[in-house]
Amino acid sequence: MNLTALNCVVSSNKKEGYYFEIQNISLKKIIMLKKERHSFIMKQINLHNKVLSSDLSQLLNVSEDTVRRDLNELAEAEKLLKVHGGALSKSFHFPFHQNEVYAKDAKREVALKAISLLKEGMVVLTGGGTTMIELAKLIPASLEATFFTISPLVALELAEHTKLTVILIGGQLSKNAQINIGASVVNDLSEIKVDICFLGANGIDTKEGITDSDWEVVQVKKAMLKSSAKVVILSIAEKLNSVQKMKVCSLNQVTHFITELAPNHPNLMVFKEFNIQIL
Amino acid sequence: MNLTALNCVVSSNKKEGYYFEIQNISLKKIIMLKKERHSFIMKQINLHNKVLSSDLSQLLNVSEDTVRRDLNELAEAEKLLKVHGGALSKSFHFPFHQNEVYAKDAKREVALKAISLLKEGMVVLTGGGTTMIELAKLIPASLEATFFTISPLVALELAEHTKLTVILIGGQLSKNAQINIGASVVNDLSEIKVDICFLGANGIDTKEGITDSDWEVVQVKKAMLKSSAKVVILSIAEKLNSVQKMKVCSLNQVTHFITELAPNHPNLMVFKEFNIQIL
DNA sequence: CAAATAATTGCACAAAAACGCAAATATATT
DNA sequence: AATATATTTGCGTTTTTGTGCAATTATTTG
Repeated sequence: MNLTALNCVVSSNKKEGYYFEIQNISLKKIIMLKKERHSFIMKQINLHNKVLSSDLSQLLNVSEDTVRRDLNELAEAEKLLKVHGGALSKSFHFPFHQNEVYAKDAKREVALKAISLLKEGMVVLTGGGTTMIELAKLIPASLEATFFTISPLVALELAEHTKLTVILIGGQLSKNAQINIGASVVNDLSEIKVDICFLGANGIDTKEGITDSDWEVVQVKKAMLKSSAKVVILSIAEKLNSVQKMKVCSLNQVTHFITELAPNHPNLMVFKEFNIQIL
Repeated sequence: MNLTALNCVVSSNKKEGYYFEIQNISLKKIIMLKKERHSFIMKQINLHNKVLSSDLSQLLNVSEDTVRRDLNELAEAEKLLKVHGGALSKSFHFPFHQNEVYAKDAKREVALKAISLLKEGMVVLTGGGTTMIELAKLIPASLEATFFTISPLVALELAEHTKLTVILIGGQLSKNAQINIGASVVNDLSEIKVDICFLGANGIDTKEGITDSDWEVVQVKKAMLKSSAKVVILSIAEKLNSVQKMKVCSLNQVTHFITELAPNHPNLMVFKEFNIQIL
C-alpha cells in the first residue's frame, strides 16, 4: 500500500502497473485494486476530513479521471461528500462522535493556521500534545517534508502521510506528557538544525513568557528552541495570560504565535510589541 | 503476496504433480487439491489482505480460470471479498473493525509465555509487531524493569505501566513496519547491553534461520541481537518453516523460541537440535 | 467578465470475468 | 481391477469492467 515507504527502485511500465525491485532480486508488480483505492481514499478522508483529487491522483498513481470516478462511486454510496476539487468527510457536517479531546475545535483551528507555515521541502520539529496531533492529521497529503518529533503519537500520525520523512527522537518516554525526555533527547536535539519548530504551551504571559509545569519537559523544550530558526507557539486562547512554575523562554524568542482568535483580536494586542507574528 | 514463492524454479511432472525448488535448497512435492488451494488462498488473504488472481495462478500453477472459480467459491462461502483482479480480506470492507489482529489469540498465548521470562529489575529490549504489543499489554503491573524498544506503539503500551522505565530508541519511522529504523537506531543499539531481547519473526526455518523481508528491518534486528545476552524469538506456528528473502541470523544465535504450540509438539522437534529453549 | 481549474462525456483499448465445451482426473460401484 | 459416473480443469469466445485520453462543458476566482 504504502508505495513511498518501500525504498526501492520503481519503474513504470505502460499498462501493467509498476514493477519494483528490491536489490535486484525479485520482481513483482504493484497494482492497486479499485476497492483498495476506495479504502485508501476513505482513510484519507477520515484522517483529514478532506481530500484533493490532484493529491489522490499523485498518491495512487492513477489519472485524475480515475480518482474522480472513484469519488463519484463513493459519493454514490454516500460514503463521502464530493465537492469541486476533491471530497469532504460526511461526518464533517454531521459530527456525531467527537473524541473526548478538550476544546478540539479550537485546537483544530489553531492547527489549521499552523499548516499555512509549512512549505515544500521544509525540515520541521514538533513537540507533543493534542494540538500537535491535530496538526499532524491536517497536513496536506501532497506535502513533501521532513519532520522531527519527540512524540510517539505525533510520529505515528505523521507516518500516515506517505510523502513525509518522519524521524522520532528517542529517549525515555514520559508517562505524563507522552513525549520522550531526558539527556539523550536534549543531546540529539543539539545535533540538528531545523527550519521551524512547532511547540504547544501550557502557560503564556507577557512578563513570564512561555512556562511549563514539568522540569524534564522544560529542558527538552529549551533544547528544541535552540535547534530551530523559527519558533511557533500554538495555544488555545484559554491559556493566554496563565503562568506555570517553570520558564521555557521569554516571548522575544518566539517568532510566531497562533491561537484560534483572529490576529487583530484585542487580547492579542499585547503580544505585538514582542515582534511576534500573530496568525 | 509472498514474494519468495515467486522466484522459484518450477518443474512440471506429469502425473505426480509439481516439484518446486526454493534457492536450490529444499525440494517439495506439491499436488494441490482444491481444498489445499483454498486454504492457501485464505492464508494469503489473512497475511496480506489481498490477492491477485494473476499471482495466484502463477503460485499455484493453475489457470486463472481455476483461481477465479476458487475465489468464487470462497466468496460464496463469505470467506473473502471478490473484486476485479483478485480478492480482498472481508475485514477490509469494514475499516472500523480493522483493528482486529490476525491470529490474535495465538499471539496472546505466545506473549503470555514470554512474560514468564521477565524478572524483576531486568533490562529488556523489544522489537515491534502485534505480538509485541500483546506482550506489552500483558506485563504484570507489579513488575519493575527497564524496557528499550524501537516501536512507538509498544513504547506507548509499556508506558501505561507505572513501574516500568521505557526508553524509545529514536530514528526514522518506517511506515510499513511502524518501527524506527536507520543508522542512528543501529548506532544507539550498539551502545546498550540488555539482559534479554524479544523479537518477532517473519520467517523461521531450520536451514535459513530467522529471515525477514525488509532490508532496513533486518539491519535493525541484527543490531538488536548484538546488544542482547539472550535472544527470544516469538512467532505464531504458522510462520514455522517459512523463508523470507533476507537473513537476520541463524538459529544457533537464538536462545529461546516461543510459539503457541506446546513445547513437545512434533513440529518443534527440529529446533531442539540448535540448543534453543522452547516454551 | 475572463482566465484558470475541474468535471463531464464519448471513445478506444486492455484486462478480467463469464460461459460453454471438451479433456482430464477423481470417486464410486461392482 | 475395470468400468461408470461425477467432478475438476483448461481453452476459446464473448461480455463486462476499468483506465486513460481528448474534446467539450461547467465552475471557481480574481
